[in-house]
Amino acid sequence: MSKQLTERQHEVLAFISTFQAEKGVPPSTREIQRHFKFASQTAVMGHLRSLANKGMIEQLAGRVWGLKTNEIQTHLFELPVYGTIPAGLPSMQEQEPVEVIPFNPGLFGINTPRAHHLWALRVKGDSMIDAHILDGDLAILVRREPRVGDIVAALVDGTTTTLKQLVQVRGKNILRAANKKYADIIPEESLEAQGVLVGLIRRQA
Amino acid sequence: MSKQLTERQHEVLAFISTFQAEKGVPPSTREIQRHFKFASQTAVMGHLRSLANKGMIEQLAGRVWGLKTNEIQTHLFELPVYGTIPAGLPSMQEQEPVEVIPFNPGLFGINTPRAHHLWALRVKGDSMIDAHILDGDLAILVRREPRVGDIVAALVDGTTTTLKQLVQVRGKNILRAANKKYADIIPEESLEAQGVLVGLIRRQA
DNA sequence: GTAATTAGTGTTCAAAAGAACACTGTTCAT
DNA sequence: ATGAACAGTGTTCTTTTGAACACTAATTAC
Repeated sequence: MSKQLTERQHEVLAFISTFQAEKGVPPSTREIQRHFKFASQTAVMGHLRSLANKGMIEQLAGRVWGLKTNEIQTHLFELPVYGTIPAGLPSMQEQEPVEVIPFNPGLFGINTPRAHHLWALRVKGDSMIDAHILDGDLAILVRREPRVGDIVAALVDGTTTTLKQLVQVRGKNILRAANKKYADIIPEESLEAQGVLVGLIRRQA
Repeated sequence: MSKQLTERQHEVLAFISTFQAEKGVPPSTREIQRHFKFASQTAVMGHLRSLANKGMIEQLAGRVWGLKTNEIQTHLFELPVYGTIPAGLPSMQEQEPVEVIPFNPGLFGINTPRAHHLWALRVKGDSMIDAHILDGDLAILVRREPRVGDIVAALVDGTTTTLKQLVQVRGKNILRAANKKYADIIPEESLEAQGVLVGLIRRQA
């Protein structure tokens, strides 16, 4: 859809983009004019019309012409981070995130983030160390049906949540740690997967 | 520094914030006036002054009053990602990043990102597997003087760069892999550290 | 050859926007 | 009781801003 821009149009767009990123507001036509040392403001109007036709800019709130902020922010997403997952909250609606961090879901191959779809868990303990997941790592999870072999955050028998690998033994779903020191967790009643691991963020000490 | 806001001021700020997030531009004083059904635009001016005094908003580009976009974006940063680091480029100025990803440096405790300060490296091979760094991981690096024990991306004798731990043996800096299969790398001539590992981003397959 | 696109100059206009001034009334701590 | 902060009304002013109109000129496609 976005047709080819001319050299001059690129320059104008770059100026608008930079200005907007720095100041938070798009430049006025006359500010663009001054920057390019145009003798006439109409020159700017022409470029704006071209850029708008090519879908690069649009008119914001019936005023200035600028890039839609979303384009600048490149799909930022508010990622809720939970400490330990509480028991008995299937929808997790009530639960307060420990922190909320802005991050780019595209990093983990997620392009259409929906609310309550993505969340994160601060890993505690060394039970997944053989899967190279360490204490303090931030596990990025997505709410979807887990497949066997996935690493999941799951609620077992209504108690607290753990991050383990979902494996199947004799047709029964169980949770297995990636550390020989820990025994398999065999749910007695229920096993509710709350998220499937899609990524990991570690801060090196 | 940010003093307490009154109920009314919260409402005004919330409107500005929402408007700005949606439209990409802060509302004009008269748009705020209309929303709150003020009979006078001056009422808005008063609130704007209070909010500005309390540091919640500021004047953008000498025009409208609004939240600084950075506050909304919470410090996004363009992180250059390199595939393999080339030889002989101390400043890396010439090198083209393989990709550039937007990300939040605060995640790794970096609050004042400077250009060419932060960069990333796509990890190849299993030489750091005992440090739980896997093939395909994105290593986040910062340009600073390394300390002994740091994991660094370093250029040895002008050849290609590797990610290894910097250790000292008999007063000499050498590079050690975190995998018994790999021998220590003892630089014959030069050892130039290009970055120190501060974080890691992994995409779970 | 002609029409469309690009890239401008020069001028004018009406609306929108920020800002200021004078003034009213309430609440609240000192 | 008094001043400070808060929350408004009503009016006016000047500048900024987007937009329009007429016109020039080069390039490119058909």
